[in-house]
Amino acid sequence: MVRPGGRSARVQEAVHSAVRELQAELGRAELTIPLVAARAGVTPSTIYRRWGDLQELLSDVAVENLRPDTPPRAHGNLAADLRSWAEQFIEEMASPVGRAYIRDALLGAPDGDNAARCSQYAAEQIAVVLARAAERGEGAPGVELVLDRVVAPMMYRILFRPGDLTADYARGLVDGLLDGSAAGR
Amino acid sequence: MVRPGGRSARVQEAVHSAVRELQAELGRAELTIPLVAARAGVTPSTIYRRWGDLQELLSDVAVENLRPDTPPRAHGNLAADLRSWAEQFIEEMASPVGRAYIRDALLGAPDGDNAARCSQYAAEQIAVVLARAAERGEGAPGVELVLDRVVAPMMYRILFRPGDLTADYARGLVDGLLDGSAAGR
DNA sequence: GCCTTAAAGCGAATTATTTGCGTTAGATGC
DNA sequence: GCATCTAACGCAAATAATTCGCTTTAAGGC
Repeated sequence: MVRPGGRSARVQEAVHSAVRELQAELGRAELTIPLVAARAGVTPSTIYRRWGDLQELLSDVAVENLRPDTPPRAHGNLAADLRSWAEQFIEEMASPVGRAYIRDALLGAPDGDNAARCSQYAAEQIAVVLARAAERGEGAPGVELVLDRVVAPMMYRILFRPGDLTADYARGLVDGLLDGSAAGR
Repeated sequence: MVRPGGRSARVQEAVHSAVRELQAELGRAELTIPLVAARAGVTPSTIYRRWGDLQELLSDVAVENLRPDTPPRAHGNLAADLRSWAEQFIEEMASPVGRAYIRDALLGAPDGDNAARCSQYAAEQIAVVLARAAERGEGAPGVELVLDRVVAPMMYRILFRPGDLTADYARGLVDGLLDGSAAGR
């Protein structure tokens, strides 16, 4: 039986909050499960049983932090909408905080769906942008193509390349996609 | 003073081998530093001092495992070479073992260069393919463009999408790149 | 309101990690 | 070669984290 409400929910909320607070106060290096437990007013064994280890817990919190809180801004045409979204995305994700969240999110159980949720968030935002284009009658690529051509390169560089990423790069990816074939497959 | 040779090198070799052996015998879930130390004939504190924690050690081993052992096969033209390389890449990397290595490699210290080395390996292999094309006088895209259009999408899906990746997908990425503009920027 | 039971609390036992200090063996200069 | 220097290792004690059996609590179904 699943018990999503009541005490379980309160514990989860308390633990997540404790992680966020301590992360801000001490940085991740100092985080330990006993410490989080104490701050959350919970016994360590509760966290061990529910999350398994610190990685899993951090992964959960990171995914929550990565959830977009607003729909993408509308600018009247597909190119502007996509550019704007990609620029904001790269700015958030390539920042030290963003990189840390992404890493943490990936750190969760490989068979879990934390990483998939991250991709899902991006896909949903892109779908909104593309739906607006369709309403206006603009030819637009599919969500998958935007993921391949815009999101994937940004993520690849964030994860595998140390250097910094600029909004220019994000804009270039969008332009490269839209120039080629406005009405993608 | 750095001491790459002698005892240090032997210890590193012994520890790495121990990790590989135990990973194969017990799986990663059962791996602990004391266990690795015992197998390597080394005291745990040696590992703690040199690597810090299990993540860092696994990351080192993973990067080593990800190093390509042979240059990309040559087939006489750019399209065939790239396709062949991408197919082999996705086959190795999207497998359960490959996915695990990639995750482990990324898990190392964010300011370390383990992740960058992975990207470096791919870039070098691609550079070889592109150099062959140049020798033949074929127009060819730059390494960065191949990373963006071929490697990044594969990696993105490996990391963020649970489903399976096929050689067809890899081939499609290569074809999409070469169709657009044979003489890329 | 009374069961049932998933989830939390508690504490002891186990295991991992840190740390100070002595020792070993590559490296360097003569 | 030989003496010297010192980074890296070994050892062991102290500390901290993790596991586990058992008890208690409270959410959800009747």
